[in-house]
Amino acid sequence: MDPDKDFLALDHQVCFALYAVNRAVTARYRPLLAELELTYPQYLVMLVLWEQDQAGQVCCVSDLGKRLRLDSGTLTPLLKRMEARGLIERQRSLSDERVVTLPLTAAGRALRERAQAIPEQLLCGLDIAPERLTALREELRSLLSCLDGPAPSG
Amino acid sequence: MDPDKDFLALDHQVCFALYAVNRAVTARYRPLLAELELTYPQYLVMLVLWEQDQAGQVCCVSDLGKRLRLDSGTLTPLLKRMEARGLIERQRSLSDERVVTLPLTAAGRALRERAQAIPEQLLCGLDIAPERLTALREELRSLLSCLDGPAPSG
DNA sequence: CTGATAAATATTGTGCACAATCAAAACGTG
DNA sequence: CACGTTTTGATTGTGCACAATATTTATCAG
Repeated sequence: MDPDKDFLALDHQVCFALYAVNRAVTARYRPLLAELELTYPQYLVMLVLWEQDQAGQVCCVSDLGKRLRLDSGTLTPLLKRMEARGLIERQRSLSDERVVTLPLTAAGRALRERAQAIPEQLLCGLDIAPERLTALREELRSLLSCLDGPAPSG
Repeated sequence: MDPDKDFLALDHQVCFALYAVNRAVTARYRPLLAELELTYPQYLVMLVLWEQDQAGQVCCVSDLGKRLRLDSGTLTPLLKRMEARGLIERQRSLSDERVVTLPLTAAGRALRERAQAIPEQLLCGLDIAPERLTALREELRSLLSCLDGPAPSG
């Protein structure tokens, strides 16, 4: 078979490229985040909570889940670990006791200062034009909206 | 602060777009692969083994690890599950007893037929021009080679 | 007010990822 | 040959992801 037409060839799979790059990027983050004692998913959670905090808002678990596209099975234990480290609290809402709000502690808010340097630290080791990354990001966001569409029925 | 310059904003992070798209893509694969009783990483392993098999070669664990960029801590239990399902065997090499070779069983080889349809099934639900995916794949591959470079020393 | 339904989170179980460590086998050098 | 190093894979432990299910609370129809 013409190898250029072998749709099962690993090197022809966008999905594998995505999978490999995703892991390579998080591997780049890992040592930087280790200094903050954060894992990569925990860092993403902090990004959301910092954003909401600066807007004067408090996030709850379902807000976080929608934003990061993660469910409670992933978030509940992750948030408990972050609570144990003193970065956040987990408080049942008084107005709706189903809801768990996630206010930042002082330590959690303070950690943002130390995180400020991370995006630049990550980039400066890479020798990639920032415009390429912006273009990639927009392409990925566009793709994500396609992927959100309905799955094929069959 | 100008929100366009907030480097900690989640929506400005390429890494999050990558993370979200990667999970969305594997979620699209999941129901298709479920029919073959494969997980997504197991499917990637089969892609490599099918390729090698068609080239008349037998893969070992370290070959697989280099190709997929996964270590034995990930591969060993995954391969044991695939062996238990009768898709592959795990045989100590006679010439070098450190090496575990991974020949396909007849069932493993036969599964390729049923997998042939998967790439097309995935695409046909998506309404994305194939050229965009090719371009994205090449951009990701280029990025991967940058990421393989040396990490910043500090 | 009551029963049905929906929403928000928690729990359990499986399967990756990856760091760290280990053990066995092979290899290289003196 | 002996000793130190490298290669290969297995093991252990932690932390995501996600399916399936359960639990609690809220909401809504009648």
